[in-house]
Amino acid sequence: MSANGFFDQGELVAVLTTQPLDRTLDYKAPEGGCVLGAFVEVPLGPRKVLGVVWGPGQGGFDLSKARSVIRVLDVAPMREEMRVFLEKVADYTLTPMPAMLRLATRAPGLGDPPSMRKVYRPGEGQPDRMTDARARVLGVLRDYGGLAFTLTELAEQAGVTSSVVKGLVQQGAVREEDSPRDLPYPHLDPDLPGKDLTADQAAAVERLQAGQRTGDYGTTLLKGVTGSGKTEVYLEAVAEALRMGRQALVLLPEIALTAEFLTRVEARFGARPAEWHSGATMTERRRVWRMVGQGNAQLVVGARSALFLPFRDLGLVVVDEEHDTSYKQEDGVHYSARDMAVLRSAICGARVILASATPSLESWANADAGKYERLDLTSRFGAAVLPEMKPIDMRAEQMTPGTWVSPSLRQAVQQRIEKGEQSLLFINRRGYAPVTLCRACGEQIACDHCDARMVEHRFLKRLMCHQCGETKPMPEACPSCGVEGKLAPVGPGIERLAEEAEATFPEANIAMLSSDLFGSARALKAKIEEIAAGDADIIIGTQLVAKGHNFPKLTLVGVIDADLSLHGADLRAAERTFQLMRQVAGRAGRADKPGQALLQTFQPEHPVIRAILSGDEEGFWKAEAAGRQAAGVPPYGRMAGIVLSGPEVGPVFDIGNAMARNDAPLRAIGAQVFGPAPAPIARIRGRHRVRLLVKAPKGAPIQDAIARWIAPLRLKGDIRLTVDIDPQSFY
DNA sequence: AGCACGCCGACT
DNA sequence: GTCGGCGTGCTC
Repeated sequence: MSANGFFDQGELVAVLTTQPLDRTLDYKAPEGGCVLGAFVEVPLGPRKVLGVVWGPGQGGFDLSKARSVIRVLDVAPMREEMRVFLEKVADYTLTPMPAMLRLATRAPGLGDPPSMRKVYRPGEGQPDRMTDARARVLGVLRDYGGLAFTLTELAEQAGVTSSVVKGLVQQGAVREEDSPRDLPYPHLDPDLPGKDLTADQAAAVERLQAGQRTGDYGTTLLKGVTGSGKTEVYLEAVAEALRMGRQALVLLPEIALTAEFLTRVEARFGARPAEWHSGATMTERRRVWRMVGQGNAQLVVGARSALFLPFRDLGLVVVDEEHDTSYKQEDGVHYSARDMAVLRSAICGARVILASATPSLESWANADAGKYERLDLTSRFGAAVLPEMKPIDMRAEQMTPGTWVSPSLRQAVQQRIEKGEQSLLFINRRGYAPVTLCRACGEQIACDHCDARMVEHRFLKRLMCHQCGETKPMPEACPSCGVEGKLAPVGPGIERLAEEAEATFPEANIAMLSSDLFGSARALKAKIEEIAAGDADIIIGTQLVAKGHNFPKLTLVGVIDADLSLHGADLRAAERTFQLMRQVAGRAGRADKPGQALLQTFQPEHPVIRAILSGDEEGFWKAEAAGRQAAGVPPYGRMAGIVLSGPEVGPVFDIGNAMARNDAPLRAIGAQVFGPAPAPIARIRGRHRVRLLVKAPKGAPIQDAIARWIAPLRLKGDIRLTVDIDPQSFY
């Protein structure tokens, strides 16, 4: 390899492929040579596979077996910082490198030549005969000053059929050209006027922009109550990154959020940014991937996997709603997008902004320890203030069996209806009823493939397993004892709450918002906009409504069961309840009317409920932090989950037990192993799951120890093992 | 991941 | 004898 990373033809290069091999393979550089990081196609056995030139050949094998790289692909080579990033993520998450490469090449048609399409511009010639239709086509081309149109666009604009355009092409009056299909994204202008900022916001913007101008890595926790204008603030940091000619990435937790968000970006920068999420079309994914690599996409708005796009010069990563649990990938490669955003930025000298109204304890602790800068936005826009929060002590309420709205809450909703204001009833459970019980034999209908109860969805007229998504029709008779007409719904879901609200407030207009009721993000967005316009008196919503949608007429939030997530031994239960309740309550009173949040609870004296009600966030965090420090759990200790799964319970448990006995590599670093125990979901899609938990002191090399621990294992049959470093849920 | 090789039981 | 089950090992 020469000093600038070039390999001459025939020189041996180490190639990392997307095939699950535990090492690179050596190939001869192709005709014309190749550079370090080049995307290549190589022969592997009888197949051709995608790979990246990872370094000089390793040698140490029969050189006569070395084959040649087939060709170098026509995409920007992988940059050094990206190779380092992938290797570090692999080390951190104990993921094999080929899986990392697959994450980084999740775009179709990487090997294809840049695809072309026909576009049409004004030509030199004159048509033999001018007709009305022909004049309209030429008029459109003239009006847009030589801009290229596709055939359908041009015909539609001119109100003619495509044959008119074709006729003009024949005569040379319109020119037909080939143009690359993957076009650069429209230029974003950071110098368009932004919104007016409050003093609070302006100060935060100044800090963030100053950080941006250093050109070095740094992480800022941007904490702002709902409605404090976090988005406006970090968009100004994006503007500064763009001014410096660097790229920016904004990570969002929910697809549903992007539509609203893109509109705000367009308003600020004059054009829409590149979008990256699972719902994007193949064409769009390829365009984003290629343009990001060429530097022809200045800003990407996307889901967590956008972190693995091949940015040419990434200068800023914003992780919005950084506490959101969906940033932790729990299948495939187990990584936390929030933590990996910090890692990637440290490698490439970018800034990170972690934005949230209710930061995670991890980020709070990092700020507290001085690793992150912290900026607080305290004031809300206009006259709006945080809602008044009050508990409804359910022990003192006269409840009718089978209903969930207490008399106190009912009265508060009634008052809002009379004033023409909106109320939100929040329940964090989808479907009609979480449990279907047989009153004859006591059987609870469970999923055939998972260790989970089936949830009745009356809207779909079916029972659904929220674990695997399997549905079956609602049976007439109990599947266990065969008695008919004794199956009864137990407990509330959003559909049942809506039913109760319709009966209680017959004159009210009621809207239901639940992720499973809408086929597409677009339908959901339309519904949200309709509601925000004030079309509903009562909104019944799940988790979905907690995530940043604006409802200006909303003045009351009623939380049906504030205790729901306090139960269980989950380490983060308190933190989640605290965040969720504060987020939901923040929906009320955003406009000029003060809001109120009422929390139905059976334990108003519980420390978490008290902290929510008092609004003493710092107090809550300090208490949580002290508790976790004492227990030696994250972020003051390290944890990892190992899940073994297989078709039979016995053999899976046997391996788990053997692992627990042979724990020398773990003991060597002062780590303990707990289990094996049935995993939180003990059976998914017919596979039995067993989990071991590893707990290590902060700073211990837990990945290394686990790697040595599992290395000697030989898994037989259909048994699989997955490692999850820093698991999100472990009870 | 694929694919070949090879070592056992069940059949023509 | 030979067909095919899938456990094991290899791919530069």
